[in-house]
Amino acid sequence: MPMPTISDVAQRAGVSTKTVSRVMNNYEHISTKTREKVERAIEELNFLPGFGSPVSRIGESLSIGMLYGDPSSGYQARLNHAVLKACSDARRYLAVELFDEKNVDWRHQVEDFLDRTGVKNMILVPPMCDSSDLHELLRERGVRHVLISPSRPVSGDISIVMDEFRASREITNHIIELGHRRIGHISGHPDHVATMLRRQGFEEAMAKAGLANKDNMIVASGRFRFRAALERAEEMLSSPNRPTAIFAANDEMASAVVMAANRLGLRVPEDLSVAGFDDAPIASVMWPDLTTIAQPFEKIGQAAVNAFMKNRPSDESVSETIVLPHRLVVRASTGPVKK
Amino acid sequence: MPMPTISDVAQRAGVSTKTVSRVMNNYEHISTKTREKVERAIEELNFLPGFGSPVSRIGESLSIGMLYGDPSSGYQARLNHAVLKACSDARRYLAVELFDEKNVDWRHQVEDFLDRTGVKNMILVPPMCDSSDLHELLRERGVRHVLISPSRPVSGDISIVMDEFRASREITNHIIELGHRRIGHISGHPDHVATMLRRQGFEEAMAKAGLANKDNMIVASGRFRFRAALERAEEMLSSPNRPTAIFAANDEMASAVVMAANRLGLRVPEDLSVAGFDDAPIASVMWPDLTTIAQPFEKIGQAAVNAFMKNRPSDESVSETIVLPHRLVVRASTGPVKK
DNA sequence: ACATTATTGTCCACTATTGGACAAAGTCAA
DNA sequence: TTGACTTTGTCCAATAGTGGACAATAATGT
Repeated sequence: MPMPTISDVAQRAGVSTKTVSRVMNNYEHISTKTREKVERAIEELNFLPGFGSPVSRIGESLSIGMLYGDPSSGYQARLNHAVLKACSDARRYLAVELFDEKNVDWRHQVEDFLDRTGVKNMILVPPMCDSSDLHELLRERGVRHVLISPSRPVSGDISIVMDEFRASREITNHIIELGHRRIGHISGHPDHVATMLRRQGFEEAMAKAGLANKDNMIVASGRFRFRAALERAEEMLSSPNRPTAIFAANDEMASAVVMAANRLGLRVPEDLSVAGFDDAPIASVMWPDLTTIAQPFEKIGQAAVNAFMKNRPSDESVSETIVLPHRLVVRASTGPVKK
Repeated sequence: MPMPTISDVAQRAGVSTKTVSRVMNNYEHISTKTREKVERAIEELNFLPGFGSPVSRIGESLSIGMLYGDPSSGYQARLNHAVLKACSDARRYLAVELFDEKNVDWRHQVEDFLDRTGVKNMILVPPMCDSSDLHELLRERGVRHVLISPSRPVSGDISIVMDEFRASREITNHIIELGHRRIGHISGHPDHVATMLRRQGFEEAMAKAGLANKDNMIVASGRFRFRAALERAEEMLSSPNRPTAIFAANDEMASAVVMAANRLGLRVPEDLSVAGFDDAPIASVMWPDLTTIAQPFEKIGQAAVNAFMKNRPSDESVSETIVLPHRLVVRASTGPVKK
């Protein structure tokens, strides 16, 4: 069943195409009865004006699709925002769809989305961007795609990433430079690549500073969650040999660390320095506001949209990876170690 | 200067229209030189395919515009997300633009946006949605618009709101039902209408319960900010006759209240119940997670997009206001008062 | 120079829509 | 019944593209 045209709608509603056009363009002199008939027909046929027209097909190449799993996640919301803004600036349209990656029938979901929207460009976000089945499906259907923060680059595709390892090393160095020696790290969920990279960055910075020993370097897993991080932080801070600084692998956990400190009567940053990762809204809102790593969301969005602007010269089996610069944001939650 | 067509691009690039078409549709056999020439011409002319075509003009009525001021605000990010989702579901396109409402030349900014995007439908969000100058400009240009949470309804326009007053009364009642008698309220920024409505809801609930006296009802202004709320909460909780529950006018301030409690060695909810407003991400992430009011963002987005679907019968001087149901979310931060 | 192959151009049919001109009904009051 | 107005239909030009067929031109290898 191909996309219906205005004539199909007219036929179904028992009116002329002109009348349908008038309804759609909000003419003044139309009886309520006719308008309702036409609107019902549009509804029933699921009519989208101009879908089959060659001119309107341009819209397809101007549209960019994005599938995401968890809409309430702060990460996704901010990414959405950035991509939307970038699309808007580049005069492209964004079509998004909620997507249940655990559903066995995901293939059907994607094909449905592609048919409905006709998009020929897709932005893939974690964790779906790692599915090689999805890549294959898109390639089969001739849909170009870029990957945002994939676990590993995919040949022939453009990946957009930030340097998690380096960012993590940088923020750890910042803490070390403040004079801290015993430093805790609360790491993320073991399933995420970022967890590993952030921990490795921390460990390398510590090693370079000669602090990579049991006494100075304390690592615990907070699985990226507030509650778990709160418990880990309380454990760390209750030990007789407590760290003077804690670097959490995201801001949610960092704010949990601040709360743990408050409960134990420790002042931030006087008694404990705290650093996070992500520059989530909470980071700049709480007090003391968090020292953190700002992910370059805006640039990520721009780069993704940009990738579709230039028509790829030829898709070799090379994989282009665009690394975007993060930013170390030093705020009030980190300070010099108390003598 | 009208929108350039593919012929203009062809002329400028010194190639045939067919070639331009081929470049745009990513044909295989095109020399890099030609592609570059064409792409430069597209760039220079700021060419948007099909902009002047009647068929493509449909796109205008399918596009919805939204201007916003503060993209980093959690409120805007979530609204964005909801509207984008609703557009996507209704197969409409969303065009957004950052907008500096303090700029004297805002009129120019808006007209530019309208010309560029050709949108004929706009969603207006706070605080711009209250500008009658903006309403007039849009009406002049025949752009339909809906208002989200305006301070006051505007004749002839559709407003989408939630019942702040009732929501506030409800959450206050929830606290009272838990047995609390001395209850604090940390209110928002005096410039926002929501601040007043939320405080009034609180006061009415207290009055109905016979608690509207100096001893039981403590109100302070936190201006919707974490830091200010932290100070107000510490003051309230340090008083000899401290409240057993505090209702803050947003979640940011509520989390500050929790922090203040932690600092003073009070346990939440055992020693102090805390309630917020908005169901911001922080609310469900922190621990204990916050009892709060969930704004119906999804429904707001749907209602806004929906308003453009049905062609208004006739724009009288009536103002339609759609009130969407909020939800009281009871979580761990409120509990029965300690005997 | 010649044959190939890769680009680019010309010409034309086709698409789904709008908008205008104008006619045909339908409605309604006097 | 008659007019006046409202609503709907018919017909046709115009729009800004696409896609195909095929010719013309350019680049490349032998």
